[in-house]
Amino acid sequence: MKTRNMERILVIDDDVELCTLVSEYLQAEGFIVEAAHDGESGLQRTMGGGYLLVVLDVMLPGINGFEVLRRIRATSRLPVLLLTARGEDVDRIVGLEIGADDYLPKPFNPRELVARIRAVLRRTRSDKASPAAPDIVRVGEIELDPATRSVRRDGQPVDLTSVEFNLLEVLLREAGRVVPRERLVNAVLSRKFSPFDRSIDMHVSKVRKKLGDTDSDEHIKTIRGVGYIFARPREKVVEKTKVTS
Amino acid sequence: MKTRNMERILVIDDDVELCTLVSEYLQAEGFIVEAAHDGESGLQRTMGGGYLLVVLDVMLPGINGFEVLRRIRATSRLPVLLLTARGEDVDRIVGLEIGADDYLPKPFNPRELVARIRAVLRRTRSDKASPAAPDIVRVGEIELDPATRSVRRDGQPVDLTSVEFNLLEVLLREAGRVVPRERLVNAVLSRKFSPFDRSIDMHVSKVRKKLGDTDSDEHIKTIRGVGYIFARPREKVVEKTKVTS
DNA sequence: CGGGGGATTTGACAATTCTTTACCCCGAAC
DNA sequence: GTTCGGGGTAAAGAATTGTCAAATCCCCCG
Repeated sequence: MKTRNMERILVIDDDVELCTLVSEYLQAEGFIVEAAHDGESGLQRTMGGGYLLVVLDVMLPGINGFEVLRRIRATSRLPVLLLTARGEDVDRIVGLEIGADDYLPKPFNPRELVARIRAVLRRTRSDKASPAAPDIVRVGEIELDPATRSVRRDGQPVDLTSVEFNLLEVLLREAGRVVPRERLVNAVLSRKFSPFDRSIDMHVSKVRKKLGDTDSDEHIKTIRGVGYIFARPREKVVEKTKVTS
Repeated sequence: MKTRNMERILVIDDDVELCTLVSEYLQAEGFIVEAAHDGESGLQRTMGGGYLLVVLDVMLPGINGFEVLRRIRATSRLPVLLLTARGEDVDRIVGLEIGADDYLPKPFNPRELVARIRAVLRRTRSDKASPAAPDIVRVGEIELDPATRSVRRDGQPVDLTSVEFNLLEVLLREAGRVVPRERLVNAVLSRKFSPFDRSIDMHVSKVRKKLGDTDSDEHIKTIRGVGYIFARPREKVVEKTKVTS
């Protein structure tokens, strides 16, 4: 609704003192601050909507920060600033990869936090001003549009279910690279991977069928023991004789 | 007198003593304060106009605070500061989502109330300086005008009920992104989400029908296990091989 | 107050979509 | 060629959503 310029920020961190400290600082800067102390409730609040930005600690009881971020990203582009442990380069990289807008290593100077928040907001705001990024994904004759959640093949609409769409989206965005099953389960079904989980196979099977894949010419290839890959047109290798008797 | 002629503030709260207390404080700060003790009369006074800001308690006899807020927002952007019960996260979220400008949990320090009121006024004033946002939301052939609470499709008026309108407004403002059911229940029905609540589905169904959605071409798509999305059309989609020879 | 008419919620059941189970096949190692 | 483990998929089972219809709730009016 009319959530115009409410400067609401959600801080998700199990360190209550830190939350308080940060809150005071941010409030002094004119933001309205709320806090959650674990991933579960943080996520819930986020879904409640209305925030301008989320400050998210990586180390959290229950669901960790990455997982929270991933789930947020599953449905929104809400700006997220990660708080990582000092020197944890990996955290930083992973975080930005999953879609964080910035990160800040602990311990930090509250002033810097404010500065970074403003920077992120400036960035994302100007984003909105410009026409939405043309994030249609196109690989070969397949075209996927997240904004309408529609897929076309040679211009012809392909009817996919919700999970199938998510699956294809991930594969397309990583086209030409192998995507491990585990990652697919995480991203597509938002749950932990379990070795007996054949659900993904099932969905891959369906998508293949709907994309008109055949044994000799398939978009989605299986990498045994690892995962799946969406073949880029050029690299469509046709070795591997699947022919039998 | 340094102030203009109308620094009038309306306090809507059934607690008479609290009203008196607040009034004294605010008057000492140079505001003119009036009070209403139930939603009905508060709303009426608000509509009478002339106030700079409204301080609104969530728990009210008769119409509750949310509903009052919603009705105010149906026709104006008058700044509203909510008073919520302590620890009621949901209240805050719902309130801000419906369009409150700030909230303050009870019990509060009158000083803080004054500070927040000033902050809100500062914020909203600078707003007015900037060009008034053209409030009409337009996505594809659908056009929604919050000011008149009317919707048109290809210029033809579409008759929606109040809830249907709210629902469509939220979806349109987030067009192209998935809106979780939870958030819809919060924003549209102003209540907590319960997993058995099928009401939203019902309303979505109605809106779809009224927008003329069909199975093959629907504005509102379902994202199973998550929520709904209003498909944002992409005009720049390439039209290859559309011609049938 | 009591009734009327529309709006919203709830119950019930159908339709869809997702998960799990089961069985078959294939590829790699023996 | 045989065995073993992973993958393909049909089909059954579980969960979620669509929607009609009946029950409630609201609001306005006499």
